[in-house]
Amino acid sequence: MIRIGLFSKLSQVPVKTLRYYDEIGLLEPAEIDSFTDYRYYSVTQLPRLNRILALKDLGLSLNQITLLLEDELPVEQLRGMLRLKQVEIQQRMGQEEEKLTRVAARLRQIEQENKMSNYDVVIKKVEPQRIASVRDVIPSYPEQGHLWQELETELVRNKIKSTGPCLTLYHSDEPKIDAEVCEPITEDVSLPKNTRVQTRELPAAEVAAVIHHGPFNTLSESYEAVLKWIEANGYQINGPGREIYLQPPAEGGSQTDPDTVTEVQFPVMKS
Amino acid sequence: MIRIGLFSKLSQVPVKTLRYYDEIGLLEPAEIDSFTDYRYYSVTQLPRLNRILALKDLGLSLNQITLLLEDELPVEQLRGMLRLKQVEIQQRMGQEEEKLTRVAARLRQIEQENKMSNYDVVIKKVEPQRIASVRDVIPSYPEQGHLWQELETELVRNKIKSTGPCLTLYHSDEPKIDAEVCEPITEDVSLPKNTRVQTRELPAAEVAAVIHHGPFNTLSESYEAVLKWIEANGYQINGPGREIYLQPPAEGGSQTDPDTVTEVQFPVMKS
DNA sequence: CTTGACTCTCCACCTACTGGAGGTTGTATA
DNA sequence: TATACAACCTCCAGTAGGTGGAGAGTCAAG
Repeated sequence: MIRIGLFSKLSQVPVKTLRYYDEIGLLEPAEIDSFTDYRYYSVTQLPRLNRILALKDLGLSLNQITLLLEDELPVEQLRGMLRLKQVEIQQRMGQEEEKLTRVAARLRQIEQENKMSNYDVVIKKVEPQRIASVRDVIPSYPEQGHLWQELETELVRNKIKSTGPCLTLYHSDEPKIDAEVCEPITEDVSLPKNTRVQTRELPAAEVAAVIHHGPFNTLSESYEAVLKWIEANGYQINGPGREIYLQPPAEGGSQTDPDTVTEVQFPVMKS
Repeated sequence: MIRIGLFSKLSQVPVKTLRYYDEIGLLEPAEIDSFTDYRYYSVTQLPRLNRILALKDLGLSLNQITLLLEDELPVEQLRGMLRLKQVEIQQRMGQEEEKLTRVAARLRQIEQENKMSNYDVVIKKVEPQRIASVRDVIPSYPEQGHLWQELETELVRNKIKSTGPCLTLYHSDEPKIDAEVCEPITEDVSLPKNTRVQTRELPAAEVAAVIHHGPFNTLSESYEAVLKWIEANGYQINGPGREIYLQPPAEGGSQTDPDTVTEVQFPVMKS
């Protein structure tokens, strides 16, 4: 019977940790003096402690280890756990690699411009959304006013309210700009078929997004930033870009109102 | 001004998290109603939130981000941080890779023997240790009794006490077994030079270790386990193996006492 | 006016420990 | 045998980045 300090020295596990393992019932001392509360261990407990360390090292939680050691090794289950761990570790390695790419991209960006970019691209998942929309080819980006009017008119006529910020999808820009202006609506509304306004489901997507705070006529900066980012981080565009009008410009100065807030999103996938 | 739920939906950050960010001063709402305590955000706060998410994604802690955003971007410092992060991520990837190797090795071992091994190998660092020792070539492993006697005699004569469990170093076993029996001692003792007993420093080392609980005549199982492990996990032996006699056998049944506890260590390095 | 969706604060919990305060116990030396 | 001093004890708090729930107040629609 040896005291906790020596047991700690032999096993190279801190005293505090041994006490903690006692507390959670993972490794209880062979004996506890009921007068002094001193913990007394036996060297024959070292194999168990080593097993604990080995399993911990494989990435198992102390809870899992406790169960494994209690239930007297159901080999099948252990095998399953390890397989899971394998997958988990591989995933984490993939994530670390992506993170490394992003850090490197950021560093390059800083080296080049010698300041932190004003645009921070984030990846997020957007949920599927029911929308009412009008789609048409337009001569230039700012000229979508009539599409918006067409959409609004139809919605007002059918007393439909929008359920969130409106947005535009750009299906292509070469040779002509193919735009679809959208207004999110609830699931259950339906529209007459005799207009160009249709309702459909905007699919869920993983998007690279950037927030543009400033007038529309500087939107290209945001586009540049997000497109650069997508390239630098090894993604590929996977659907029509979206512009979400979080804070539309005041009437009149639509191109230059500096208090406009717009989110630019591109659906992406890992390439 | 929008409420927290909508801000959460726009940013895809959970409400709870936004409240937490408020609490730690990372992102405070543009306004708080002093009667109802409702938080009101502005969409113009989305860029800041996106910056937070982007930096978090690079692996910075919320604390670091708070500082960065407060101190108005000292570019140099950010660059330094990112370089550090790069190194850190690379290290973590290395560790994950090793972990993967270990999990795979375990799995193979389980597949082969269809049970969990009785021997759990762990890597640990052992500290440097002052020892008194006698070294000689012996005909077989069990025949080290006379070396131990020689060592004990000298220690008793000089009234030196051992400061821990004794051990044997095996410098080679081919063609002959070259063994050094050792007794740990305090820093400051010295011995006369006219005997074969010498004192020296056992260097610190990273070792692969396994605990053998059972009679000496089954020690080979532990050796097999640790040597297999070293190979399977891509390590190389880097010094003489050590046997540490944590619980020496009772007098008499030295080869067969089942309550013997011995630690087998091999200094290793990554190959 | 009621219902139901939002929001608030406060508390506890998660992992695997670590650090410290304040109080015993064991051991070595004078 | 007295006294240091190391080793040990328990209990409490804190770490990072949140998540979950209780209980109470607020807002908008019908």
